[in-house]
Amino acid sequence: MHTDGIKKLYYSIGEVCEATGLEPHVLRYWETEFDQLHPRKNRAGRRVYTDEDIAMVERIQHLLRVEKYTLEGARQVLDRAADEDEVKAVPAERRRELLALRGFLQALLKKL
Amino acid sequence: MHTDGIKKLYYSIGEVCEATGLEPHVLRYWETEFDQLHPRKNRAGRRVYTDEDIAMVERIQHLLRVEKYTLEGARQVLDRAADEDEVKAVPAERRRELLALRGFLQALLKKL
DNA sequence: GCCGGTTCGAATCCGGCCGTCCCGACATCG
DNA sequence: CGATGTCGGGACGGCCGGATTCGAACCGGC
Repeated sequence: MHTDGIKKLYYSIGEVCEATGLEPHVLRYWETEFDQLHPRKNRAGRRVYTDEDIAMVERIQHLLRVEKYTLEGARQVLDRAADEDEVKAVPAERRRELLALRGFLQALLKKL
Repeated sequence: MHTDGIKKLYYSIGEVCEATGLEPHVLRYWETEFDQLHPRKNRAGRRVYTDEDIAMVERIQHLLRVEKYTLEGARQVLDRAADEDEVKAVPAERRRELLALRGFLQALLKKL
């Protein structure tokens, strides 16, 4: 059952572009602008994107195209988000509770 | 006791600039970009800013210079904020409770 | 091993966002 | 009356955020 139809581990820049609707030069450009975006390269020097890399691309895309931050604004947001990842020090068990509670609170906040 | 040292009702563009550190031409420019910023004009056509107008200027200033949204991004945020002002339909009494609760929740959220 | 398609980095180009500058005119104050 | 502050409009400009172009290297399929 080692079929590779289950889930790919790595993606080429072309695949990421197809998935996100972005152009290769934009991905390369964003790499120069965001420390957070650092796909590995294979022996040939080609970018090799993990799912995590793609998530970051989409995150940046959202900040720039939907929220409409400037590049620097988006960087700021991502940096602050990185800080909050200190929360990762919290045990996974407790973590899930907190995430659920957080979702509830956010919904609640909107109503206030 | 009708001394006017208590609190001014209106401010000139120059005073607003002094208070905010912005230049007059920026304030005029922002007026063309934000529907939300509309100081009245006196008979002579001069802008006359209320405290509320100044608060809006500072709000915009914060979104652009600190949060670093694009003009369009800032507009978006302000528009969404306007929607939430429907909350004003809530009785003042209950309103204060909610604001207090909200402050608490926001602090709490940061910890999650 | 050759070919078409993909990717590479670097350099260059460019539209438009976000002001900035300049101007003559008018208001207000002392 | 001059000094100072403000007016709006139009021309100007820096630079942000890509877009284009380039020659070269690589890759899978045949």
